[in-house]
Amino acid sequence: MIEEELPSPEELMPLSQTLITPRLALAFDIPSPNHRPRQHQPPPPYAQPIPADLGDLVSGAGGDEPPRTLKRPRLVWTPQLHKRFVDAVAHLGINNAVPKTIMQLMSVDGLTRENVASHLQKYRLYLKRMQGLSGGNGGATADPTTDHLFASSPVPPHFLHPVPGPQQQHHHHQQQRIAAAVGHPQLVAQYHRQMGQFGSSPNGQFEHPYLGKQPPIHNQAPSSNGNGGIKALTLFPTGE
DNA sequence: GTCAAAATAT
DNA sequence: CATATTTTGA
Repeated sequence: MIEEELPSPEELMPLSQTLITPRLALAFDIPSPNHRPRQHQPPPPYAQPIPADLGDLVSGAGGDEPPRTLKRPRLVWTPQLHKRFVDAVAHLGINNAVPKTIMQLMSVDGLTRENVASHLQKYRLYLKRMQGLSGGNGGATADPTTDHLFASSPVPPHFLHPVPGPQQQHHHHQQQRIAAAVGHPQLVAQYHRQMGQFGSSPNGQFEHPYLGKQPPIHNQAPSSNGNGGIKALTLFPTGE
């Protein structure tokens, strides 16, 4: 009976720098094609008001090369974020459930295609696993021990079918914008947290203390691609 | 030291 | 874009 998220007035923790867009920082970085194409959103455990000690950072003129010792932490997929991921995929449909689309639909700042792609891969394997286990087997559902994060999110029913039919929708006229006017959710990624007195839900539903709620992705019927006047929704024009 | 999750490479 | 492999975190 619970299917709608509860939009609590609580917001996520204020990030240090809200003025610096990751893109700008990204422009400064990227010395090599394959290094670490990730925006740096450093959640400093220590409040860093940016001391006026830029000394060697900027140096005089010509000093460029940004701090080389800045390594970026890994992405932490919190259940909420995964929920949003599933939500986006569910609303897009298997047909359009591609990393790029998902990423854009999620509108999560700091999230890149690679992140989504990787998670999507795992998600697909999780679904496949569940399918294989459901065949001729009664009772044994997903083990709480396997797929920790995935188990926390309800899997939409329409995920279990590959594709209804090769029906091509040639109605490229109406494009509907969805959840594009949302604010700018920030991605929370920390190095590692030690769940001190947090967590410990006896019923298996573990939760993460961080990451508040993201702007809801309003949407309706998924990919009811049944022929007829079904309106499949398409994504907005190429954004990023 | 092991397993899982994320990143990266193909 | 999907899959496989490697790396990193727990």
